[in-house]
Order: sequence, then structure tokens, then C-alpha cells
Amino acid sequence: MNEIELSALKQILPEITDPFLLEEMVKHGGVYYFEQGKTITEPGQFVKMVPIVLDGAIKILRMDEEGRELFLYYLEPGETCALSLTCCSASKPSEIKAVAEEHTKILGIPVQLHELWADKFKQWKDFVSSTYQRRFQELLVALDAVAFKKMDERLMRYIVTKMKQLKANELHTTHQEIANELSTSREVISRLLKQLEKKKWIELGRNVIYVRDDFEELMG
Amino acid sequence: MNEIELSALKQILPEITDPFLLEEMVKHGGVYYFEQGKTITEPGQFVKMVPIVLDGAIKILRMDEEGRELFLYYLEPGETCALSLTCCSASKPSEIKAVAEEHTKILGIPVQLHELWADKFKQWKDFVSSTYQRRFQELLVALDAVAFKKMDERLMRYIVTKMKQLKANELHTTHQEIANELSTSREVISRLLKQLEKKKWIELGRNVIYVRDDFEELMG
DNA sequence: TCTTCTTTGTGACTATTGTTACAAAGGCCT
DNA sequence: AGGCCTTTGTAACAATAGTCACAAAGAAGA
Repeated sequence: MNEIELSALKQILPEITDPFLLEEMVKHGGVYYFEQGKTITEPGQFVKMVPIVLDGAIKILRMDEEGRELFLYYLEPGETCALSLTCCSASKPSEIKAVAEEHTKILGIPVQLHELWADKFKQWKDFVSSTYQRRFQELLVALDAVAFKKMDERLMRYIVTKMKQLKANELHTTHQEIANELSTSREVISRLLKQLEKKKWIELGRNVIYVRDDFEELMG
Repeated sequence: MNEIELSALKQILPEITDPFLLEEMVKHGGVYYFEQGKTITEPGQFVKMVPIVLDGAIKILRMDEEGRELFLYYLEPGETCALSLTCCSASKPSEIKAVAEEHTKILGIPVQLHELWADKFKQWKDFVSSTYQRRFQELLVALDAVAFKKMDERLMRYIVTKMKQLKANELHTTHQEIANELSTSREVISRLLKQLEKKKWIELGRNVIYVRDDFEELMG
């Protein structure tokens, strides 16, 4: 566990300027690295720290009792997970699965400090509050998708989200993995992807999907 | 707009004991009444205050562009809505619909005060924080239902939730209304209810569903 | 009672999604 | 090249949910 440099922290969290808070974060926050694809938290595990993404990205998935999963949202640099905040505070086990989407660097803040800082530092309170807001919105987006959209549209939105996260127009993944994250079967995804290919909106290869630049406009 | 009595407020929010905070709430909070079935907030409207339920109950529904709706959760006395907190803070229009489920009494806290109190009163901060936590959990429950459950199970869970809210084992509602809140069609609900009746788990009448006492155990 | 409106029941049909089963193609290793 | 494993393609079929059409029952009022 290394320390983070003050300058790096300032750059990633520009909204935090309070030198006392920054000092505390550098002093007590531990830096952790996770390789791509590595599971960071699984349902049932207890959350011992609030993870702030420094570099890379984390994929947050909801899981049910049968082990099915559902993609919720990404955590990008400077962001943290509202669920970790609620789980810590209530000292309840995690309700979700978190996976490193790329090679990811994290600043872990011990749970007890989160509580303390919320009383002491206005900027930390604001950070937590804006996290809750952002995650709430994203949870509603995820809810809208499963409640109101059909699988073809959900798949297209998934592709767009993933492209934006990767800042690329090719996805290196398998149909099976997409199916898992949308909580459906591989055959359904293969079928729908084939339809998109027929419409010339994407091209399919083994372990790769090439997406047309104007894909998002096409979906409307 | 009336004032609320201090004693009533203390009873509904036992976790708030700070006399200064209580005084502020009595002084600046407005009391509002909504008849059963009355819409309190609709999507697109701006939220001008944080509503704390004093008496009755509020039903929170998510809506999509086409006007379809989805039941999320109830607000019971002493509770408030996380979405109103996020909407206010971001001064964005409401993303949800709120309907008085019974004759309901509300204490409305002006938005600006919420921000102010969060800095000033630890108990208000804790109240907001625990609201976020509770609503987050409930949103996840709603998400689980649409993502992982079939309509028959969603219907049964809906019946149980409604029964608990009403503290009764008969529901006075129409198939159409249930269908709306589960975002499906009336025929589907009529069909599934008929199956439950055949299994002798419920009895159907016009505008009423009688539910067996051991309904929840039967569903498993 | 007769009319009218709302609510419920149901059959038939369509659409979407999920499942089973198997073939074929692409990589990788020896 | 030959063998092995992963991934993708696809047909056929089942299950679930959504839609349409219309009948029948119940409630309310004239």
C-alpha cells in the first residue's frame, strides 16, 4: 500500500481544495491496484473502505440469488460508489459486484474516516452528496432500461455506453459477456447483433464488434 | 399553510432531538394536505420543497416518455424522498410522480433551508443520509423485480407490499391500476389474478381483492 | 326497470424472449 | 497438419407477455 502524491490527488479531484482534507486523504488513504477483469467486491463481502477511482474504471453490477447479473454503471476517475457509502454506514455486506474494467488504481478511504470527515469537512460532505445524486440518476437510467425498453434497444444503449467508456469504436468482448451484463442469454444477443450487422450499423468479428461512427445518431 | 405543533413533530421524527433544528422546522416548514389519489408531483415539475410525510402515505412512481409508469416505493410517516433531495440540490425538474395513497399530511421544507441545515445541524445531515440509504435500497429492490422476476412474482410482491402498507388483507383497486403500476396491460393482470384465485390464494370481487392471511408464506 | 359506464373474463393471435441442440468457424498448441 | 477449445450462427421450439376483440357482470343513475 503506497501513498498518493498530493499533486495527483488535486488533479483528479479538482473540487476538493481544502488543504486539511487533502492532507488527511493523502495520509490515511491507501493506493490499490487491480488488473483488468479482477473482481474488487462481490455480494456478501463487507466493505471496509470507500474506493475513489484514481485511474482506469470500475464496472458496477447488480446480482440476484441465482447468480444472474445486471450492468448498472461505470465509475470513472474521481468518482466513488454510492453503494459503498451506504453499505459502510450501515455496516452491511455489499449488494453488488464491482469489477475492474481496465487496469485500475484506487484510493481507499477507511470507512470510519468517511463518517468523521462528513462532519468535519464541508467539501467531503459535498463530494458524498453529489455522489449520491449522480448514482441515483444512473440507477434510474438502469431501471428505465429494464422496465420500459426491449432487448434490442437495451443492447444498443449498452454498446453506446461501452464505446463512450472506452473512447473507441470497437468493443473487445464476447456475446456471452454482453448477455451476462444484460441478464439474458447468449443466443439472444447473437441474434440481435446479427440484425444490427444486417443493417450495417456494426460489423462482427471474433471477440470484437466494430461500431459505425454515427451509430448513436442512427439509433435515434 | 398552517404551522405544525412541536410535540407532533417530535413524535413523528424521534431521531431529531436538537431543539434548534426542531424550532427551525416548526418555524419554516409548511403543512400541506393532499386527498387520496391526488398527484403531488409530476415529471417535469420543479421541486420547491422537501416533503416529510407526517400522516398518510405517498406512492412514488417512475414514468417514461410514453407515459408508462412503474411503482417504486411508499413514503410512510417520518420519511422523505431521496429524489426530491437530489432534484432540489441540482435544481432539476422532478424525474418521478408522487401520489397521495391515503389522505396525507406533509411538512414541506423549503429547498434552500435543506442545504443550509445540512451544514448546520448534524441531525439533519444524518436524516438526509439515512434517507439516501433507505431509498437506494428500495430502488435496488424495484430494479431486481423488473430485471430478474417474471410478472407473476412481481404481481405477488406488489400485493404483499400493498397489504403491508394498508395493514389490511383486502385491496380496493382495479386490475387496470395494478397493470399501470407494474407497467403491463390489464389483460395480463386479470389473467394472473385469475390463476391466483384458482390456487385459492386470493378471491376476486369488483374493485376488491381479498388476500389469504398466509399469502406471503405461500409465495415462499 | 332500462340505460349507460366501468370493470372483469376470455379466446385467439402476435411478438418477444428464452431454451435446446448442433454445426461451423477461428485460434492456439504440438 | 491435426487436435482441442472457445466463440459464433442458426433452426426449431417453448414460454411469457402484449394486443385485439368482444362478451358479460356489476354499479349507478334516470
